[in-house]
Amino acid sequence: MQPLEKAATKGQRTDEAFRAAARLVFARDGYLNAKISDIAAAAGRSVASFYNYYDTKADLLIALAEEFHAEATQLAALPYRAGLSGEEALREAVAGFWRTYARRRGELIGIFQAAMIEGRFRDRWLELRGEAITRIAGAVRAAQADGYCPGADPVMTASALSAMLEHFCYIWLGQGGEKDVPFDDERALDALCTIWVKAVYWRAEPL
Amino acid sequence: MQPLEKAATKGQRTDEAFRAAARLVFARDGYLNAKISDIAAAAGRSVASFYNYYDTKADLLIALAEEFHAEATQLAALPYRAGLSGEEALREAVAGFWRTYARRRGELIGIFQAAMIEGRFRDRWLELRGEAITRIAGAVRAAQADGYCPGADPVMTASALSAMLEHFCYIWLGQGGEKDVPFDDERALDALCTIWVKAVYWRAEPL
Amino acid sequence: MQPLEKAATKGQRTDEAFRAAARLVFARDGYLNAKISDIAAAAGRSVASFYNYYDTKADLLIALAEEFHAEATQLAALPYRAGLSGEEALREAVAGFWRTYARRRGELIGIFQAAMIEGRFRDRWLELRGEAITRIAGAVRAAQADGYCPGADPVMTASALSAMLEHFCYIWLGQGGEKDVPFDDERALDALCTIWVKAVYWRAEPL
Amino acid sequence: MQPLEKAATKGQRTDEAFRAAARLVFARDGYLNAKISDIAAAAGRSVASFYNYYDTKADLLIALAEEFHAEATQLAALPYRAGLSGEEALREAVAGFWRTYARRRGELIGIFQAAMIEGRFRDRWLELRGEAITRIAGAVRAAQADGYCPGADPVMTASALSAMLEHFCYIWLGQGGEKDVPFDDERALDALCTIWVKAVYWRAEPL
DNA sequence: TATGAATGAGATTTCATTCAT
DNA sequence: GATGAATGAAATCTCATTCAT
Repeated sequence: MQPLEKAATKGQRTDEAFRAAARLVFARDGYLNAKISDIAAAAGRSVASFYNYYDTKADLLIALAEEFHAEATQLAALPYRAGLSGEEALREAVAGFWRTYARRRGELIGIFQAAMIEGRFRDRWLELRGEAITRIAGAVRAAQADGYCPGADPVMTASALSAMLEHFCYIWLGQGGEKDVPFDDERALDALCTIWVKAVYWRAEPL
Repeated sequence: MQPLEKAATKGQRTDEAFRAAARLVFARDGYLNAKISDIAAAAGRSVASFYNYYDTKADLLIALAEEFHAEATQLAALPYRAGLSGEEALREAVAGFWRTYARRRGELIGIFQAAMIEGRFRDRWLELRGEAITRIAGAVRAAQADGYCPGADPVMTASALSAMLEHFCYIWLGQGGEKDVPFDDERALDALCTIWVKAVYWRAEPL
Repeated sequence: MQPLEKAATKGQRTDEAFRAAARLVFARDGYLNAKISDIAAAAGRSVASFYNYYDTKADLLIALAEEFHAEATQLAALPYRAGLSGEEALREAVAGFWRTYARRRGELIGIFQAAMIEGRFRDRWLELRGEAITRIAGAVRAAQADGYCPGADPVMTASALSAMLEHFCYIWLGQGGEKDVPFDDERALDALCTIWVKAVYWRAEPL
Repeated sequence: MQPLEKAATKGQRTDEAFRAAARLVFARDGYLNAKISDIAAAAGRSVASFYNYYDTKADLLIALAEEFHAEATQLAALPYRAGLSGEEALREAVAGFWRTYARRRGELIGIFQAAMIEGRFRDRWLELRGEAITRIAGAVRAAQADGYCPGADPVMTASALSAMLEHFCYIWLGQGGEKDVPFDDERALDALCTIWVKAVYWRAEPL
């Protein structure tokens, strides 16, 4: 009876076109090299039209980053809700993150580059990452309650693991990998998970 | 003995001034925000003079990066030559890297930012990092020969550990740390080393 | 009696909204800084709607200026019709002008700024002002017939007095006055009238 | 023996070229219509070169206005120093102002237009004009000490006379005069001076 | 009539790079 | 070697104006 809610207005479709175009261009040229005119061209719109939707390139990236963050966070939480064991859930969560980045290369590259250069964006990203670190640190404490990794500093450990996760994703999924090392999705993800698991689920040496 | 080395020519002194200025400006403003005119101003020379020594900002950074890489490599090798045990040597090597970056914040920031944006620099940096990964992978294989971390992919593991090392250094030494986490050199370095050690020196669970 | 006049059409109400909005925005931001979008926003209408009523910002201002001019002219004529003496009528006429500008700050600012920049508007304003000058010159000649201000060029004198009147109004009523001089409506108006009176009603020195 | 100090550097000559070009373009197109590119073209330099000397068009105008103000002020002071009588000196001072504006039409137009629109410039100009008003008010008080214009408010009177002076100059020297009134330098200046003199040098009516 | 949306056409501004001295 | 000065080539951003609905 009622027209489906989907009927996006013209403006919504244009906005979507700019987002899609930005993901494309960021993935192709990098965030810093991307010009507004490139994004507009990829979106099939005029440069002036861009400014009807975003004030700056950074604003558009922030919108994409929020979307991305929401998805990654949700995906990372799923395995825990599903009641998997700590180690199992961990592997799944890391894998979820990896796959999200793989699917959203534009955001991956945009976020990383912008976080390094644009003060405004960096602040927002530090906040989002702060949430992730808090969650990881919580998981470390939970493991410690079970007798694992005694004495480890949960927050610093979380910071280091998060740094590894992000940068490793950037190198392999964003930048095309290391020199002279063939790309292998499986092995890369497995190495990442194994390090993470071993870094948390170890016990003190028996005396 | 070799007094001649001291007598730096006018040109050498100017070159040195540009390098020092670049380190200062990169640390202060970031590599991407640094203008040639900023570096020249910090060096107390004219912009035109800059071009007598380097063709681009990237060239100057490459020179700095080579210096930096040589120092870090040498420092990382020392503990092994000193005959320390695997784990001990590892901690020392990581600490050496950390301290080198702490002392050379300009290079740290410059290298990281440029590796993300400038194709020319990125290629060179991937080569330098390739060496490090080869070395780390070698250490992993050595550990495997002693029965540690069976089944782990040495190169992927090295890539992930290297990613962690670099990015964690950048966050803490370059960018000022995580949101709402106080800086603590000791704890940061310790967390980093512990993860690394546990990621490599683990044995298969006894059945 | 004429109830029909009241029934403003939709279009008339919209037109009125644009005029009121323009007066507001000109007074607040100045004519040159006023964007069509600002006026439309203040009027609560769309920008596109603006073009149903006026072709340009200048056209809208011209409409306002005609209104303004008619009112000021009428007010200036009143005291003469009322049969006041020359000097008395003069003071009243100047006061009428002053008060009209005070009540219509938007027009004051708009007219002044536009007359300085927009050729199209300037031409129209020169015509309107020409009328005023003709009238003032006539008053000067009348005074001369009574033996006042012998030898004075009526038109040039009228031009100068008119310039004083307008600019003084603009400074005090439009721009907020001189630096470090407190606003005082009474004294300002009095100084203006006195100068005008003395400039016209003087007699040759007795030999 | 020593080379004459005149030998202007290349930069000084370029600066001078920009100033001259600005005066030309302001006089021709008005300040607000003048584009940086017009000024650069008139100066025979590139647009980029402009920015080596001034940050904005307003900055260049301020420089011109200061020059202008200094000259006008000095010229206005001369007749008083020369020991002329009050009325004589007054006519000379006004004439000096008139002639300065006549010679510097670019500044006249630039100053007037900018004072109306650009906040930054307006503030500076209000200051400069404040000086003039203080001086005129002083002259009014001096006249009052001799029994002239009793009861007149010196500052308001000065403000009104200054308004007349400036706007009359703008209309006749900047804008080309009133509609249908032939230009006549002599008569214009004479009307202006006469008004000024009569506005100040009048005595209370004998009872 | 009214309006959401789109855009052409400019103007400002920045900077790496060059060159004459 | 060193530098004051000049500039080409972009990229960003703004707005009046138009048009389809």
